[in-house]
Amino acid sequence: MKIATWNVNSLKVRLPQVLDWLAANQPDVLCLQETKLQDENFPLSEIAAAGYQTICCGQKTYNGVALLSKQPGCEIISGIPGLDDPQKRVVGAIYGDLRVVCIYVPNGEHVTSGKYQYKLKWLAALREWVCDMLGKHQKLVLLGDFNIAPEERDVHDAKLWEGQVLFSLPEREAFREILELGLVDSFRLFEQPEKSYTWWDYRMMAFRRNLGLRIDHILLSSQLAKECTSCVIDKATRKLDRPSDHAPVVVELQNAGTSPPHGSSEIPLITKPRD
DNA sequence: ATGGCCTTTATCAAAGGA
Repeated sequence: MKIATWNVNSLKVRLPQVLDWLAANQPDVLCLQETKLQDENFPLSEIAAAGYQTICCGQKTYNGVALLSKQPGCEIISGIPGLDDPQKRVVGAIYGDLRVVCIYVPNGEHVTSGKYQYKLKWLAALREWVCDMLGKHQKLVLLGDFNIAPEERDVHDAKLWEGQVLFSLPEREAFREILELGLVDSFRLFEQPEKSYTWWDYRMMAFRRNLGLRIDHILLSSQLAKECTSCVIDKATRKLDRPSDHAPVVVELQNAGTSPPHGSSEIPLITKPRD
């Protein structure tokens, strides 16, 4: 099973790129963020013509998340339970034995901003919810735009970004606390190129100079991590005309999503395992 | 990196993103 996440920064603008990407990559599930579309304006027929079902949760102008999948999902959820939040940032569904949760974490704007406090509050609510879900679902994938670069190696210039939003210590601590519930950052299960990022500012020729941050993540429950055979960032999309400022991240999972859990047979790793 | 761009909505710029 192939699962991907991509902050498209307007699906209206990026729809042709998304359709091309689906055709070329054939993911089982593609999670989108920043669709910026109300549900009644979602391009359902174009997505269906590409062979994909849609579960969307959007609003006008800002935010908006969606799940595109080959098979229908069930137990659809939107928003964090118990968090009163009008912003459309969460959508989830179950595919086979896999619980998928697509998130668009608030940006935070600046560490002195009220939006930063909202971001931290939102992350605390997310943590509580993930804790619940891990008790219910052996196979959980939490993926999307986290708007947090977890470690120094995830930032092109850690000194420059020190204390700044996206890399401040409270945000990184919140990210770490979510991992400590029992999730694994799939990207770090494998050897990766140096200076791997998922977002580059539109300004200052940042992509050409690789001045980026790794802020889009695919986190896996420990049971699911055993089945993960690769995790890659698809930088090629950032070179297209009118690109999103984010690149997709893609994981391959064996067994998950198709049938009931298998026995505990050893699963060979396809891409280079670390250690 | 002083900022530099892109998207949306609604004007004759402003807000938000990261």
